[in-house]
Amino acid sequence: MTVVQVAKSSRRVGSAGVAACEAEDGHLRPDGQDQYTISEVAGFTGLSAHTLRWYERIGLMPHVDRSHTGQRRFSNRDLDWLAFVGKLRLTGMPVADMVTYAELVREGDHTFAQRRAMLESTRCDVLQRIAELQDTLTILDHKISTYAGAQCAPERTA
Amino acid sequence: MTVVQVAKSSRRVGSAGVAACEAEDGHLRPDGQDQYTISEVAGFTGLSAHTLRWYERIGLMPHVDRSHTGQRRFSNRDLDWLAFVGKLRLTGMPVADMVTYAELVREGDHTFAQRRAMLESTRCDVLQRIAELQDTLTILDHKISTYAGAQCAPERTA
DNA sequence: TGCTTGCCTGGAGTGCACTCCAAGGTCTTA
DNA sequence: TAAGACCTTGGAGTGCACTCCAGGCAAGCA
Repeated sequence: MTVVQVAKSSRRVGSAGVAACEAEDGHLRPDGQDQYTISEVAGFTGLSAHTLRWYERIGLMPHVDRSHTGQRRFSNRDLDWLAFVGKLRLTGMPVADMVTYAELVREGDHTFAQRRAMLESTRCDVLQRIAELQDTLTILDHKISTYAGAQCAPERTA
Repeated sequence: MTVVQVAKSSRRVGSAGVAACEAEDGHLRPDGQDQYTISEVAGFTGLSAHTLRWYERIGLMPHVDRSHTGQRRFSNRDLDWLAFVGKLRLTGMPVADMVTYAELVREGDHTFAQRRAMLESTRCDVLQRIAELQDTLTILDHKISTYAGAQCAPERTA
């Protein structure tokens, strides 16, 4: 069932906005900058620098430019991609599947159908997950109200 | 590589119904039976027998009766508890926290306030998670419609 | 020139939640 | 009575997603 468990660590993956379309052009940020160090990107995304390097190593980051000294220089497009990956991560999709998706993106436009199928399958998972969580919420509410009723001190009459 | 491994094992944790209240009495199943072997419970819950033993070992199963030969005999109350644990698991709550909750239950009624606080915190997590997933859904839908538009063959005009 | 800070790499380590194993005891059916 | 399915235990192993480490390079500043 793939119980997710994202949680912890101030995640700000979504900060790069809703765009996150690997086929779109890298639109510049307000300050016009389009070069970010790994620690800047770590700050933007909430991912650690380690994790960003690891993402690149396993093929989840398509390709990151380098400075003349070999240091990574992330672009706005990279940030958009990371934001999208963050969303996929929230769905509970395994990293291996995200890598598969990234490979399809790299292969070009003829993989549109496959990509779409993956996303539609993910969409179903998300819908199911939301339903599960809402069901769980009902049970939690029931239990919480039981506890609330059982506590003699009505410090908060719900 | 690419180990696609989504959603295995038919989970039927919720089969015990919405009850799942550790303070309630063990209401009998329609067949009047109240003794289940570990493999039966594994079948009911979708958890493996290994996992059920492990749950007991770490203190997540309060106490399971034994037959005269030492084999586990799960009761309806155990099933209810497992159903509730399954719900907590769906929320992404770590097993360690669930063990803490189980310990509070074992300690008796004077831990009601703490238990309630835990559940309320979990409730908040669930609400946040649902919001995240709904946000993700929006993005998935946007992307899927992009792909749908890009595919020349309109075999399914959405 | 030396110090600090930030970055690089491959590989090893971590934490979680199981999952399996070996070796043996028990139950059920023929 | 015997075969085979099912159960027991503690401890080791697995897979995932990071997370850290050692050793080293490069830039900026006093």
